[in-house]
Amino acid sequence: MVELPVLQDAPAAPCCPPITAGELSVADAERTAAMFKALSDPVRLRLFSKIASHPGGEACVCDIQDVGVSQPTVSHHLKKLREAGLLTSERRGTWVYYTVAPSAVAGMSAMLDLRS
Amino acid sequence: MVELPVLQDAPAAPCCPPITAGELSVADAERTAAMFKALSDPVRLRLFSKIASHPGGEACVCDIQDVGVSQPTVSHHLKKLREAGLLTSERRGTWVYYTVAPSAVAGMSAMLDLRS
DNA sequence: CCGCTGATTCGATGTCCGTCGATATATCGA
DNA sequence: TCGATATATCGACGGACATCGAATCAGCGG
Repeated sequence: MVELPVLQDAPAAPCCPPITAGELSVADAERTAAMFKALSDPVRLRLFSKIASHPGGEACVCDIQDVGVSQPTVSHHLKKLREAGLLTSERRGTWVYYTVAPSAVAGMSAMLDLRS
Repeated sequence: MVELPVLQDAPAAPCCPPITAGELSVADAERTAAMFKALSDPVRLRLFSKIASHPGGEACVCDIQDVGVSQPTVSHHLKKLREAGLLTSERRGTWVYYTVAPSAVAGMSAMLDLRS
């Protein structure tokens, strides 16, 4: 099986000025909405909070998969969070560790900052 | 037609400590996910940014309805944002004005603050 | 009272998405 | 090499949702 380097995960979007700074372009709205959508599911939010509240903002899947859904569903949600750029993942031996991507989260927080 | 005071819009949720502070409860995750979901649509995000970037964080529907979808769809999206507690609305004569709810937006921003 | 404009509600439709069980891949130890 | 454990992918199903046109409601001016 050959490795196809197509569609790598994080778009590393330069996201974004505060929402009060002006109207979002269609493209910016599209990219940003995708990040909010990643956090718009209760199960994903709980997974994300479990990881973010772990020391170092990092956790093994095995540490967080008790959220009331099946294991494939957990994997599916973690993939969504990773594709949105909010998490990164790394395999270490048998286990896969997911880590919060601070810049992406900070970008979302900054966008909702209402100070003018 | 009698006014039924059922299901008023903004739950005025005490939302929330930073995501790094600990795992979200199921109920908190539910409430918070609903707020993120409100911003997870490109059209809604553009409507929200148009209102937020208006002076006073307030705009008439007629000022912002040029987002490429039909007028009923605009109304539908504004209702979603209002139900999520992110906007409030007020009728002034012929027009309806939507205003950003600063506390709700600040709450979301604070939740994504990674400073420990 | 009537018509006009602004805005919401209604019903229908097509698509997206969360969920699952089954299966596949990866790593380790015996 | 084989089995066990950890994680990911696949395919299917059901419910949620964005969108529209049509109809309705709400003010305002004549």
